[in-house]
Amino acid sequence: MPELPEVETIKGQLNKKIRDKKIKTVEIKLAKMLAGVTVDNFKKIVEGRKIKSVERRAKLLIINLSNNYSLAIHLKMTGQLLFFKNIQDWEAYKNKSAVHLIYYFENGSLLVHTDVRQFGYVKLIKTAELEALFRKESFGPEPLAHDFTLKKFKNLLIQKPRAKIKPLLMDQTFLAGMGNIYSQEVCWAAKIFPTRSVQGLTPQEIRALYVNLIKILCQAVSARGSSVDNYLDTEGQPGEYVSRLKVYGREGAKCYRCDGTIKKMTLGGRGTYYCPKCQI
DNA sequence: GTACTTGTTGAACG
DNA sequence: TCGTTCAACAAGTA
Repeated sequence: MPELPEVETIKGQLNKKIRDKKIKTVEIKLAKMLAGVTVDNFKKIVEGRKIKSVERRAKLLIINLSNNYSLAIHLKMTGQLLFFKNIQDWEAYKNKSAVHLIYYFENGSLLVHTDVRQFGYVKLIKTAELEALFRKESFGPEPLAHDFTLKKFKNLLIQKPRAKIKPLLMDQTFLAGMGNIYSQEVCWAAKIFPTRSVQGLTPQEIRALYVNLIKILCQAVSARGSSVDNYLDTEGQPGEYVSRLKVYGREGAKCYRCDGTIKKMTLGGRGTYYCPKCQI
């Protein structure tokens, strides 16, 4: 499930693979993937344009085109963007299910957008309107931005004294990009029980949350994300961080840190794993 | 057939 | 009006 590290991985790979490439044609197999634009208009605006750059905001992948339009792509749970350097490689690819969009580049390479559950979307908007879109979503700060300091994190927390820490970490208006998996990994690493309220946290615990938040996200980015469910990077490779997850999906298994047994609860409607012994 | 998965949205609440 | 919480929804898998 693409959260910040997965989208960041795709962003980095696409900047290497498709920047400055010219889109010759787009094949649209499932029109409902396009948000707020008709198939004809989408083709008219996108075809013949060059890729200027690829960015990320929260879990949105932003592809900037040469004509001052941008694609804002959300992969939701099961979206994939797969790059192939030529049509033969694509023909040889084993899993061709759930293919909804194909971007063909002038040099023969292609980018394939798949999504088994069809939850994701591609929004076509003017580049100048991106900021307005982000404001409308009221995204919180980017945790990996250089100016995201401990002090800034503390100031954010003070605003939400009664919130439970784990659901708060995955609230996109509080902090952008964290999802269900990494938010519980952060709580485990900081030895904090997921239902703890912000006002009860000690300064040391807040520091532990901050340090582990940054650490886990950075490590997950370098491991090209976690492949829970069906996430793949643009080369069709699974993310390696999945083997380093400490609590997610480990119900009934032994805690890696103490002799406790990992338990699961529902918190804010989401499955949440924790160690009842060392997370306090 | 049923339960379960997550990110987002909109309704309902106080 | 606002902040917060919760159910619903998307579509498929076990």
